[in-house]
Amino acid sequence: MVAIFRNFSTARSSVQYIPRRLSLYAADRDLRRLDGNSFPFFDERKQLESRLVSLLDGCDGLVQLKQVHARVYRKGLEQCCYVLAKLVRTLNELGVPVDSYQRLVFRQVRCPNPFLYTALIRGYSVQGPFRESIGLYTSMRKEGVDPVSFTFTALLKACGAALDLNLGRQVHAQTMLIGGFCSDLYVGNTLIGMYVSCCDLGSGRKVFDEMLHRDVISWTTLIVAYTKTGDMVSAGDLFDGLPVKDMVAWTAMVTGFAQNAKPREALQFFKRMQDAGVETDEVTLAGVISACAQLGVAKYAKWVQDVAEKSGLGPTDNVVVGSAMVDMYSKCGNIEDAYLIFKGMKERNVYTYSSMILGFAIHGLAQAAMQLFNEMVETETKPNKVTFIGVLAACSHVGMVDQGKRVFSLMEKHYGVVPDGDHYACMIDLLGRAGHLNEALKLTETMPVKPHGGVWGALLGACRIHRNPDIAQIAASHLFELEPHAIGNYMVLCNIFASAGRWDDVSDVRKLMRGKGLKKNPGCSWFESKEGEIHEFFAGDTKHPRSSEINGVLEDLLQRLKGLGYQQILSSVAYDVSEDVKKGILMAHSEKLALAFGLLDSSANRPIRIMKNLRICEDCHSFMCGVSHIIGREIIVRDNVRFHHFNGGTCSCGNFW
DNA sequence: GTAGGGTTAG
Repeated sequence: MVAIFRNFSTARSSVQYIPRRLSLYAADRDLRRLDGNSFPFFDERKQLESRLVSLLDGCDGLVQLKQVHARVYRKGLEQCCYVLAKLVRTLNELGVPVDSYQRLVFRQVRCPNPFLYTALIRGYSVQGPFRESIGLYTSMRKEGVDPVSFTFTALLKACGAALDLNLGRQVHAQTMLIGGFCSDLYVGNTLIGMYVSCCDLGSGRKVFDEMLHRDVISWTTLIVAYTKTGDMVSAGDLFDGLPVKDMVAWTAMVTGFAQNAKPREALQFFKRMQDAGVETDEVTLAGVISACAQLGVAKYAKWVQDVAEKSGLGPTDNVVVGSAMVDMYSKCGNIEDAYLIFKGMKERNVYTYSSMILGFAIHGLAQAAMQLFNEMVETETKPNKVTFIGVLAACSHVGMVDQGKRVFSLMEKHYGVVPDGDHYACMIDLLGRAGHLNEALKLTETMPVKPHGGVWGALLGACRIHRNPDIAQIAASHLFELEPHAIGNYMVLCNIFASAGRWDDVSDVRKLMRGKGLKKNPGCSWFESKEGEIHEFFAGDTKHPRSSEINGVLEDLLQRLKGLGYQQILSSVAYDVSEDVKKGILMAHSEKLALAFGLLDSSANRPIRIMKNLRICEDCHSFMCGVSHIIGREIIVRDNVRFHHFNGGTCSCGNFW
C-alpha cells in the first residue's frame, strides 16, 4: 500500500489517463453548457430530472425506490448522473449493501461524473469495506475524472473508520496535491476527525492550527478528541478559546466530564450551560444523567428528572433519556423506580434492556434479570456484549453456575456475540465465587484471549471469599504486573494473608506497596440527609458535629446485637494488633458511622441508604444484617461493586459478595 | 459532505 497514489499527481496532464470516459464526460458537459436553455427540450429534461430526484427524496423503502428506478429507465434517463447519484445516496441511506445494488447502477453508466463516483465512495465509507472507497477513487482518477471536495470527506471518513493512518496520510497528501482541497472547511474538519479516529491527536491538532478558517465544528472535533484521551484540561482550554459556543460544544464538555468520572464537574458545567441560555437536548441530558448516576444521590436524580420533563424530554417518550434514567435510578439504589421508568417507556432498545438487566444484577435480583433477558430475546432487540455482561453478572452474584454456563455457551452460537476478555472475567467470577477455584484458574490459563486485569482480579476476589492464599498469590503476581498502581489489589491480598494469619506475607505486601509509593485509599461512606445534604464519614472519623451522639447510637446497637449472639469478626482487620484494638477499628468503620447518623437523621419507616467507596467488610455486613433486624427497617448499602439490601436480619446478596 | 450519546465485570 506504499504510495498508491504515486502516479496520479500528473494524471490530469497525462494522455494515458484521458481516454474515452473523460472525453465522453467532457462532451456531455460541454453539450449541456452549449445547449443552455435555448432548447425547449432541455428545459423539459431538467424538469423531469428534478421531479425524479424529489420522488427519490420521498422514498422510505426499497420497493418504492425500485419503482422510481424503473421510471428513470422508462424516461430514458438511465445515463443521467444527477438522478443516479441521488439514487445511490438514497440506497446508502436505506442501508442497502453497496455491492448489491449501487454498484450495479454504477456499472451501467458509461461515463460516471464525480458526483456519482462520490456517492458510491460514500456508501463504502459508511458501511465498508472501507478500502473499496480508495479503489474507486483510484479508478476515478485513472479515468481522468476530477474529484470534488466531498469525494475527500468520504475518503477520509473511510480511512478513519478503517483506522488506517497511512492511507489517511496519503489522502491528506492528495488533497494538497491536486488543487487546494485542503483549504476547504469541510475537508479540514474531516481531516481532523480522521487523525483523531486513527489516534494521531498531534496531527489533528496540527491541521487545526494551520487551518485558515475554522468553525465551531473544527473546535468541537478537537475538544472531543481531548476528552476521549482523558485530557480535560486541554479540552477546557480549547473550549474557553472557542469564540461562539453552541449546544454541541457545551455537550461535548459536559459528557467529557461524565465519561472521565468527574460527575460534579459535569453538573457544574451543565449549570453554566443553562445560565448561558443554551438549549438542552437528549444528548446533553444523557451526559447529565450519567453524572447523576455516578453520584448515586436521590436528590440529583429527582432534580434531573424535573429538568428533563420541563424540556419535554421525559423518560416515557425519549428512549435515550429513559435508558439513562433506568441506569441512574438503579445506581441510586432505587431499583423500584428504575423498573417503573422501564415499564413506562414507549420504546426500548438494547441500552434500555441492558441497563435494566445490569440494574437487577447489581441489586442481586438474578431471577428478574434472567426473566427480562428472556423477554428481550423475544423482541426484535438484539442483545450485545454489555447485555451478556449483565446476565452473567446476575448469575454470578447469586451463584447460578449452571445457568451462567449455559448463557455463556449460547452467546456466540445463538446471538452472534463473541465472548471477549470481559465475558471471561464474568465467568471466572461466576466459577470463583461459587467456590470452583481450580476450575476458574484453569479457565484463566486456557482462555482464547489474553486475560486482562479484570480476569485475574475476579480470581483474586474469589480467593478472598474462599480464603485461598495460594491461588491468590498466582492471581496477584499477574495483577501486580498488569496494574502496578491499583492499590485495591494489594489490599485484597493483604486481607487474604491476614485472614490466614500469615502476617509475614502481609508485611511483605505492605513493603511492596511502600516501595512503589502506594498508600491505602481511606474508607469513606456518605449519607444524604432529609434536607438533601451529603454527610461524609471516613474510617475513625470524629469530626462530625454529632460525633458523640453517633458513638452513643453505635454503642447501644453493639450491646443489643451482642445480646442476640453477634460477635465481631476480627479477621476483617488486616493489621497484626491486639483484639481490643481490632474491636475499636471495626466499630469506627465509615459505613457504621454513616448508619448511626442515618438513624439519628432520617424519618422512620424509610430505608436508610448508605454509599461507600470501598467494598463492605464482613464485620460491617454482619452488623448491618443484625441492625436491620433490630430496627425493623431496610438498610441499603452501595459499595464499590454492588448494592446490599439488608432486611429483617438478612441481605439480598445472600452473604455472597 | 464535517462536531456531542445512554449500558461494562474484579
